[in-house]
Amino acid sequence: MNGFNYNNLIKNAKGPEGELLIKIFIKLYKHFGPQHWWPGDSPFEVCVGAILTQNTSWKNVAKAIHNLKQNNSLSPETLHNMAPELLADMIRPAGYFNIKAQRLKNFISVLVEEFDSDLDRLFQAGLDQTRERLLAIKGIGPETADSIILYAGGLPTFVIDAYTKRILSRHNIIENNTTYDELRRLFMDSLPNDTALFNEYHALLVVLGKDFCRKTNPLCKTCPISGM
DNA sequence: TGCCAGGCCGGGT
DNA sequence: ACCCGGCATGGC
Repeated sequence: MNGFNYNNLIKNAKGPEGELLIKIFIKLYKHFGPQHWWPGDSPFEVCVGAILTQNTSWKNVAKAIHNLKQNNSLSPETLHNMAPELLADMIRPAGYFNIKAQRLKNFISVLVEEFDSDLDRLFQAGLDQTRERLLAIKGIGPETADSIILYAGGLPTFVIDAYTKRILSRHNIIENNTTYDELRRLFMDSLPNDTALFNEYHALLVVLGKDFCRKTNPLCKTCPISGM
């Protein structure tokens, strides 16, 4: 029972932008189907993946996570106590491995020392406070923070990524220079406040982007939402 | 082969 | 407040 009630979605959208964004969502959902995001077996794995996938294809991240699992290292305590050089070596396939090893350690230090290694305690403070805490960690920017909050914490924030901006900008729905926070507010202020919707919508935008809206990709005009 | 991938930081203007 | 170079592997 994880489908969406399209009529309710449209009814609860706010303003003409909300209606357009919902119509786009429905189109994408009908075209691509449910995406079952985030790929990952546990909330902690989602957090690790969110950091590793910064400017990096998921395929490379999957190799890195596979290495961590194979070495029985995918837990806060284990990674917290691991030498950074060893961690960097295990996540090598994900690229930027030195800086990402440090970023993982920055996040995990906060998790272990402030929240007793318990993600539930991190998310307990609610959306805004959790977001501020995550953004204060060096190496966690807005997209990574929102990914962690939405896909590991199940709290209703909207994730903006390069595909989201490129898709909406190429279809003349937003200006080219729209900022992360402006775009996030556009979605969150005009759509029903629904974790399942935000979860599926971002995943669908990424899938659409991969197929039709890469940096240099003329197929954009033939994508499922062209002409909306 | 070169360009790109589910960003972010730090220094310069 | 922007803008840019650096970070790095693997796929198409």
